[in-house]
Amino acid sequence: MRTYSISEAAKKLNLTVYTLRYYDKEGLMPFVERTPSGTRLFKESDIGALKIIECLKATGMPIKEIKSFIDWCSEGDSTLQQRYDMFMERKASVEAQMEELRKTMEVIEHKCMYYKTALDAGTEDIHKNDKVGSSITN
Amino acid sequence: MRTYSISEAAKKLNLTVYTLRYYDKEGLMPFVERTPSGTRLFKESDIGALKIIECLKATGMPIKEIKSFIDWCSEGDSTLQQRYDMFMERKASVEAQMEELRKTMEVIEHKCMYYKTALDAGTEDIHKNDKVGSSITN
DNA sequence: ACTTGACCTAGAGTTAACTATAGGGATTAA
DNA sequence: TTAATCCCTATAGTTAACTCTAGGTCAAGT
Repeated sequence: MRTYSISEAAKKLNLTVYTLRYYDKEGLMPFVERTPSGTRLFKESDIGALKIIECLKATGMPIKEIKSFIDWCSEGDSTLQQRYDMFMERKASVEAQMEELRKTMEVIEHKCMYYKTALDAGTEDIHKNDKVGSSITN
Repeated sequence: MRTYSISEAAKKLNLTVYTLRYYDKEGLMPFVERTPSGTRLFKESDIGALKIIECLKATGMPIKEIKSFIDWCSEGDSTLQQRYDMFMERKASVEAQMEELRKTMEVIEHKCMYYKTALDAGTEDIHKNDKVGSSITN
């Protein structure tokens, strides 16, 4: 069974070795084994687990909460409910973030059009008779 | 023309007065006027401008870059191209973020189903014969 | 045996974006 | 006129998530 050094793992995950060691220090990787002399050996499944950790980070979850999840995983079936609840919360959070991004996108697209028009006219004055009249708000 | 105190403006924007003063210090609000004794007076249009600033923040733009945009606004028509380019960049960035959130959501939803099944069965062992077999990666 | 390069830990430093405190001034109600 | 409640500045402190340095170990090649 192939293993990876910390720098190989970092490359596969698009992280730095500093970050991986930091995650380890924060208790996010209790499953990564070591050689007798202390060098970390990353298994394929460890890379997979780290991808899940990256996924949780992408939902905006702080590292301390991710650690709770890792701890629950080590505790076994008695924490299944917590883990399920956690993922349902993450799902709701991602849905909310998507909704906010959609609203943000509407404003940004409006601004793109505003500046396209102004650029074609050579001046922002083209928008002078809009309901509100500021280069920042329109 | 009605104006708002800093605490009223903060309430309208769901920010703290600390944050608003911080933004001012960072040069994000050169348009906000003051009373002779130095108290800030927020016009309706200032609130609007701050909403745009919050919108840019929501795209992940750092405050220093938002300041460039505010500076460009003060410089007039000669910066129209920069401002247009900036909003087009923001648009691309938001699109990329939405795509990443979509991918994240797929993984999270998979995990929700994984834990629903495990919870119904009372044990994670129900997933023992999946391709890869870890409580973290499945 | 010796050098090289990757690994290790402990701990210090960085950055962004707040958040809070201290000390003081102005406006309003009693 | 005095107390409360806002406002102000300057500056210090906080937090998260890295990022880096110093000093040392270890395995492989020459």
